[in-house]
Amino acid sequence: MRQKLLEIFERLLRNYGPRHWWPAQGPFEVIVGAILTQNTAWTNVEKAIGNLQAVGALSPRVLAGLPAAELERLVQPSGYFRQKARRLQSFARNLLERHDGSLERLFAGSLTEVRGELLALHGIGPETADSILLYAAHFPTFVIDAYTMRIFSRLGIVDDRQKYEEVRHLFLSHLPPDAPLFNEYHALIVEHGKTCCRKREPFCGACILSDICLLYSRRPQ
DNA sequence: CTCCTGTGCC
DNA sequence: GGCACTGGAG
Repeated sequence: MRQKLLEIFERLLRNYGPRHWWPAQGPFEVIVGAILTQNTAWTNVEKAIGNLQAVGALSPRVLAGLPAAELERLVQPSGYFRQKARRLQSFARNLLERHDGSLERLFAGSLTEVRGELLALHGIGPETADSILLYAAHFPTFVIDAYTMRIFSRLGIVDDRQKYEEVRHLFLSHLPPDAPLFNEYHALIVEHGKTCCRKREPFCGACILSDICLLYSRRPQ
């Protein structure tokens, strides 16, 4: 399984090249983006982050102090704006109360400890937590998202009925705990899911993984 | 399972 | 007009 997962990674990397993730100025902006991009296209998130940037709200203290209605207006382009405004302030206020606003302090514990603390926060589920752990704190954790489930269930490597933690464990148990590897792997999965392994009408004919794909072998050509 | 919500592409 | 978008809570 290790060789298979590494082979897929190598093929994706050769085909798409390094993705240079996460597109952000710093760790706090990564976290804001991770919350805003929940079930939302990144192009919409960029607008919301631009709005926050423009009023200097990309810091825990400023974000926590904004009136709710003001923050809702700023993040509106990313959708679910009431939920997301609440989730952002919830995160910022927790960070201020428990770690004096310092991400370095939040990230000071072990992967397991910090992950547990993130998951306890309102609005941070396993995918958002792993995105923060990997792309803001550089912990070697694997992000499982809708693209990962789709691509690897089509490949026949995971079952789409499997739970998040189970699929995450598959990657973590078969790959070395290498944060740069996990960073690039997930970014490549997203690129492949967006451009080739689409939900409807995937481009199997042009796919670099079709020769090892269960979906392709079952498709009527 | 349903709700949450704006944006953009086929 | 329908659908997908780097999900999570109730």
